[in-house]
Amino acid sequence: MSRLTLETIAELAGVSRSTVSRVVNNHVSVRPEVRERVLSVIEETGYQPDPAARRLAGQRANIIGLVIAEPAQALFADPYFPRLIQGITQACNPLELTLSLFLFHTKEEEASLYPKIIRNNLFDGLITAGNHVDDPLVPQLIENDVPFVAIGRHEHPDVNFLDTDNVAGAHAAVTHLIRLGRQRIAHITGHLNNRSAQDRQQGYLNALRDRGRTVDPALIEIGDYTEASAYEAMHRLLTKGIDAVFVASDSMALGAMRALREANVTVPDEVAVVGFDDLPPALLAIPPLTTIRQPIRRIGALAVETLLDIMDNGSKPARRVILPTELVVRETSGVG
Amino acid sequence: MSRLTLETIAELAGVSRSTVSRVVNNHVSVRPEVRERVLSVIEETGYQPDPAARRLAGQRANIIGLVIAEPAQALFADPYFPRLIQGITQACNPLELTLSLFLFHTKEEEASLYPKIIRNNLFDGLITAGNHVDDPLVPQLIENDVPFVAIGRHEHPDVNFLDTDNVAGAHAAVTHLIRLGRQRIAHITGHLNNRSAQDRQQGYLNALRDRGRTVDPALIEIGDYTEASAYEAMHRLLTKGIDAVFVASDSMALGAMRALREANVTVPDEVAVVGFDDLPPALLAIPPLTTIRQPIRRIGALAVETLLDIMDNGSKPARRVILPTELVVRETSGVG
DNA sequence: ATGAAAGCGCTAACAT
DNA sequence: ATGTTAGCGCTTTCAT
Repeated sequence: MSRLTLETIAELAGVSRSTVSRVVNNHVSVRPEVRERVLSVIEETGYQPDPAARRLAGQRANIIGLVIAEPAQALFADPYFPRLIQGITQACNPLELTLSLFLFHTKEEEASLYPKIIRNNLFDGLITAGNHVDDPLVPQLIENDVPFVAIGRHEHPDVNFLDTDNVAGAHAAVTHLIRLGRQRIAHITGHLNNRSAQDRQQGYLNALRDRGRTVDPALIEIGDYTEASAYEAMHRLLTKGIDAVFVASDSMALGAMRALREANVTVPDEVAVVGFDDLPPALLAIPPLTTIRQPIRRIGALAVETLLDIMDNGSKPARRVILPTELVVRETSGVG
Repeated sequence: MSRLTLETIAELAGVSRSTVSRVVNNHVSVRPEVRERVLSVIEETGYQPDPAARRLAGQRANIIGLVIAEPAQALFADPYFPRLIQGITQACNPLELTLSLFLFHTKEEEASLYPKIIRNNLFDGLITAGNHVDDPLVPQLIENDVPFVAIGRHEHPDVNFLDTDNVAGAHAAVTHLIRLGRQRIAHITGHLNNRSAQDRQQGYLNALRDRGRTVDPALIEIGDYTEASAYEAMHRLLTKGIDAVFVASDSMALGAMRALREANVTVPDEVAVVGFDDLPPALLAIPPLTTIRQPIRRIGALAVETLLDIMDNGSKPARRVILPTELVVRETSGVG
């Protein structure tokens, strides 16, 4: 590792440490020619300020943390989180922000890591994703004045969050099926301790009611966002004479379709399927999956921007943005 | 964020900064009772040492970086990297190591980030994955004495690495197909600027030769580890009268099977398929995919341990471990 | 516009 | 066994 410090650069450029620091931080009061000279020395030497020292001297560390409050196993079976991470790093890189990733593998781990995360002075702010409705992290973050933005909505009025309009998305999915003339529309939910799963279920219910349909609770099966859970849920649904199903995620839709295929039920003729996410699995489905597109990557990037914003300008009033979804019609929903 | 420092704890416990530091770092020369007292103050207050200060004072920051030198888009389409990250965090958490993640979205980004990564004094060591054979990162890391371990083998004698035995794995896959009586065995490669893709191809060639088969270059199609590339590769292969294909990853095998299905070619009757990885997609395939299992999560965890080891004990001699694979026979290879 | 000096929170000699 | 002190590399008053 190189031993280049401000001091070295200062000597080489024939100025003081402070001047170099000013140049590096783009302060105004440096003569252009001096600035030039210093910059060229920096260029030649490849000097980079030490983030630890910087941070210690009261500056930002330029590090943000991403906490994914979801058991890691489940987490990466679905491309959702990877995609989110992509969006986040995409925004981080040009801003020279380093991203620290916190994952948990058990509840105990989560409990033991939370305090460390909260008091860790290392990062300037946090993005949290995958929070369950009763997740203790968010309240702790608020209490400790940690700047953070949540992916997924929260009731607490002080929480900055970004979310997809899950209710409206689900509503659109189900309305689409109704318009296509489907009569008995089932729903396979995501894990209901997720706000997103609750909201999608709500959208399902709303759409049915808005069209004057009665809701048959027997047609709602509880899943947990895994392919396997949807596979099983669909098996249970098979006996109930349904002609359509709205599944809370694309990965789950794949599971549902697997069950359908095994039972020799044709899609979309006998049962229409609509998913949620519009991630790569949607295109892998056979036939290709009709689904609700949500702008995951954009949410990731926006989360970074929002975080920076609240770090700069404080978090009052709370930023709360809900992004629209889009119905992507492919083949599993059939034609009207 | 907390204003707790060593000094605060020292006062509260009625000792000096140094003593608290000693307690925190488990040094020996502290009387048990004093240690107890200090520990309880730490416990009560929830004090956590500042990693930046620690790092600056010449200690470890307890942060390691993970560089995935692969365009992020490609990267997360395949569950490989997510799984690797799981293994890594699983090892990090109990060791209280924080993981910083570096992804790139373009070549330019990569070029501009490498210097920062290398000179970033913030982390104690690095794990690198997805390095292409001519990736400039590894040489730069060596040159700058950054402690690191690579996932995937490297020729350079000083590189610490962990790898799957790709040659042997591919060899086993192809030998399996030969034993099953397949005559014209094709291969769809991964992206050949990856060592793993090269090695798997080598294994394919070796297996054929070991069994006295002649290699028909026309039966080798170049893919790039994406589902789509395999789909196209298989389309090209379709005209060549093959009865088996060894595909360099499970995700790609899915693409190949999609092409097969569209062409109404039955698997395994007309064409047998063997993949590589044994990741969730293997079970989603219809029928379930015969594949080569590699211990990805374990590699991730071992990488962390190895990194710690070389940080403690230096990296001479270089640690180089190649882990065995396992043939997992499911249905796409048929029965003998 | 620039330099000198203090100090961020910590560790590691060096004293005692 | 414990306290004192000198930095680590940087930013930031405060002088000049």
